[in-house]
Amino acid sequence: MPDESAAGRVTRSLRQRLLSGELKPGEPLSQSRVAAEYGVSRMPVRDALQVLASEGLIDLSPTKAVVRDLSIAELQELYELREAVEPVLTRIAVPNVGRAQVTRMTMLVEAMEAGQEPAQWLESNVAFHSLIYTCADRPRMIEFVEHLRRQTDRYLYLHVGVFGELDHLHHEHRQILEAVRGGDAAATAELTRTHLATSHESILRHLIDHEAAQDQGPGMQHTARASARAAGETRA
Amino acid sequence: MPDESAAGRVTRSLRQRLLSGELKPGEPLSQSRVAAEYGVSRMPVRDALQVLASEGLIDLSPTKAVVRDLSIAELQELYELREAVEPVLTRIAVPNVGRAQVTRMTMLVEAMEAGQEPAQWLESNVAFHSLIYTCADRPRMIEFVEHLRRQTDRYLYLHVGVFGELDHLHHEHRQILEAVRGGDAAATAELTRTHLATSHESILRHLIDHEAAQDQGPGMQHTARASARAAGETRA
DNA sequence: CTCACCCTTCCTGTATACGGGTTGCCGTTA
DNA sequence: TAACGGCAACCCGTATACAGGAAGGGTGAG
Repeated sequence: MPDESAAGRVTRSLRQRLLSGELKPGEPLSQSRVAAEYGVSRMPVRDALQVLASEGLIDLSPTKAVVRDLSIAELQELYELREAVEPVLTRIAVPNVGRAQVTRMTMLVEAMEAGQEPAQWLESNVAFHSLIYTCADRPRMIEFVEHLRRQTDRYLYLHVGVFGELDHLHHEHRQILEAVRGGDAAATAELTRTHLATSHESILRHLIDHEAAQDQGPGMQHTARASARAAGETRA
Repeated sequence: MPDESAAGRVTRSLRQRLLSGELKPGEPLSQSRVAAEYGVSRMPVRDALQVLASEGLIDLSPTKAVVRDLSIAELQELYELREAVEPVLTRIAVPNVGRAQVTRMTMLVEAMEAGQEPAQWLESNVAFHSLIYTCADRPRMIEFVEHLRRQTDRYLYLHVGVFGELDHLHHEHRQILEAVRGGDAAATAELTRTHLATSHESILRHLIDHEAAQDQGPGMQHTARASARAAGETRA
């Protein structure tokens, strides 16, 4: 086997391009075109597209694949889901958090406060929260939460490095850290919920601003555009 | 295009066989074998396997595909998730439920109470709850909820038609129906949560009984077996 | 000038073919 | 007899090939 499968390479690369916004909502993703672009056959591309569809980054209609829309309504849904699930997971996890995790979390908070580059900041942020979650013996819930986070990441990337309200988030991280250190599961759960609400608000502010500025912007829809494939096969 | 794509046919058939337990946990699913069995090439089978993996029915390790384990721990997780999400969705949906939905729900409740066949009973049950959910303008949340339900269905099928505690469920359906009719979103949400807890309990009772009877049973694991592919690519 | 129809082109789904890797069995040998 | 090495079968990822359907543009007719 090569160092990594072609499908894996294409998947990762496409995912990055989708998250970064290089591939804009509504843009069609033809198997042949992508295959040619990466110098591979259509087979690994098919695999990649199906994975990305299961991650909610693209829509796989029976006839073609298109980059999924971004919408304020969808963002709302994603955060409603995160606010429902992550506090539960947090409450379960906190009693199992050990000193090793707390130490690492402290270091991550310090790194973030020290003014990391956006990409690294995001990475630290993910690591910070994941450290708590992985202490819960809940692989499926973690899988779900990461699934959701990956989708909201798409919106985050839209304005990463722009929004300057990091102080707020840093303060909340400190609060969460203290609650975890004290072993207060309920408090940590509630703080997590608030933290998510703050992030949502922060993204919304930026989105609404930028959208007002550049009108319809790069593919942001206002309508709650029902995702068409409400029920039925993912593919056919 | 034929009436339906081969991939779709294989997906649906395999899904049914997985849900019904004909394909047992741990059993390997070789692309070639499945392809031969259905008289198609390996390509549609690959698609089907990826879809089923994204539905959580099989595990797609980089080397082979195997039927995913069933475990009491995983069932717990699935119900924890459902209890976190479905009440939220319910609360959002109830204000939008109209008389048409209430009427249909009433008919479904009556049909279930009249003693439908197991398969039809399950179908009515799904329809009953879906009628509420579809009134919320939340396509993504609905997608998630259905995703979760499909996975718990796998456990339900293990003992469908056996457990006789339907009266309890029927009573809860009546309660939910009344709350919906009265437009009480909070009450409906709480009843939904309780309803899920009851179902979980009911399945657990049956599982634990049967497992004690036939020892390790058909592939039921006690351990919380971490799902191996915690992080990283779904495929490679 | 507009509308309709046909043809070209692209794209997808599926089948088949090829190369590499892994597993497990069997024969051989110490 | 037991252990080791090699061979064969299986299986997967990927490439290429083929057929059918959808879309768009251009042309001809009204």
